Amino acid sequence: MSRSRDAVHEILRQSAAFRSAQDIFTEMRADGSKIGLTTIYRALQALNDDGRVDVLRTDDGEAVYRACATSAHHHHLVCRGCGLTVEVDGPDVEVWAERVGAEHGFTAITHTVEVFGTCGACAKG
Amino acid sequence: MSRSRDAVHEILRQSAAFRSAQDIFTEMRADGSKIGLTTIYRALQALNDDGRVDVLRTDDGEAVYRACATSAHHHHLVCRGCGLTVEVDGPDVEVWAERVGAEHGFTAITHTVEVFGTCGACAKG
DNA sequence: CAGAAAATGAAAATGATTGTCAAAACGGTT
DNA sequence: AACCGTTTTGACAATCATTTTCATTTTCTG
Repeated sequence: MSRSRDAVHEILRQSAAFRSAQDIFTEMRADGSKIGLTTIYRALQALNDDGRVDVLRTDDGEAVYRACATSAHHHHLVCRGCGLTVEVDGPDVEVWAERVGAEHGFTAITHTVEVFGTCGACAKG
Repeated sequence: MSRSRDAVHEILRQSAAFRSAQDIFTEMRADGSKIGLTTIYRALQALNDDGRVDVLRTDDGEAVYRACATSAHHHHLVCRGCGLTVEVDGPDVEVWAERVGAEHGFTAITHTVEVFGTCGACAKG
C-alpha cells in the first residue's frame, strides 16, 4: 500500500478541513485518477493506524479525516461552515479530564474534545 | 407518539449506560414487547428533540442514547468496559473552549467533550 | 524476465438508519 | 357501543457509508 496511500495523504495535506472518503474520492476522480473507493478507505485506515491522519465522526456518523501537523495529542477547532480546522491544545483540559476520571474511580483515562464554531471568513460571506 | 416513546424512555431511565437502538430493541422484545425497531428509532429521535435523552457516537459510528438527569449542558465520563456513565460538568473546559475559539476568530462556539476510562468495577474483573 | 507477494478496483455483502404504507390504536362524538 | 378522522405503529423495502470478496494488475526480489 504505497502509491495510493501517498496520493490520499497528499490530498489531505492540501486541505485544512476534515474530509470524508467520498469527498476525497470525488476530488481524485475529478483530477483524472482511476482510484477506487475501496482503496481510499484502505489508505485512510492505514494512514490512521500510522498516526498520520486524525479521524472524527460528524453528527450524522460519517467518518472524516485530516492530516495533522503533529502526531502529539491535540484537539481541533472546526468551522461549521467551511470545515476549516485549527489544531489546538489544552493542557488545562487534559488535567481536568484526569481529575474528573480519578474522582469517580476511573482509570486509563482518555478523552475526545472538539470545539466547533464559525470562522471569521464564514461569519462574513 | 406516546405509548412507545414512554416505554423507550423508561428503559433508558433504568440504565446508567449509553444504549444503542438495537440494544434497546433486543431488551424490549426479550421483555415480551411487540415493538418494532422503526418505532424505537422514532421514539429516540423524538426524545432527543425534546432534550430528554443525550446522544453520542461510538468510535464505529453507532448512535447511542442515554436519559440524562439534567437538561442543562454537561459532559460524560463513560466506562469503556460496561458503559457505566457519570454526568460531569467542567466550567474550566467551557471557558477554555470559548477562549480558544475567540483566539482564532471563531464565533458561535460549541464543543463536545467526552471522557472515557475504566470504572472501578471493571478494573477488578 | 519469472514468480511470489502486495496492492488495486469492481461489485457484492453488511449493518445502521430512514422512508413507505397499510393496518391498528386512539379520541372524541353521537 | 358504533362511527370517523387522526395519530401511531410495525413489517418491509430503500439508502448510505463502510467492509469484504475475489480476480486482476502492479510491485518487488531474485
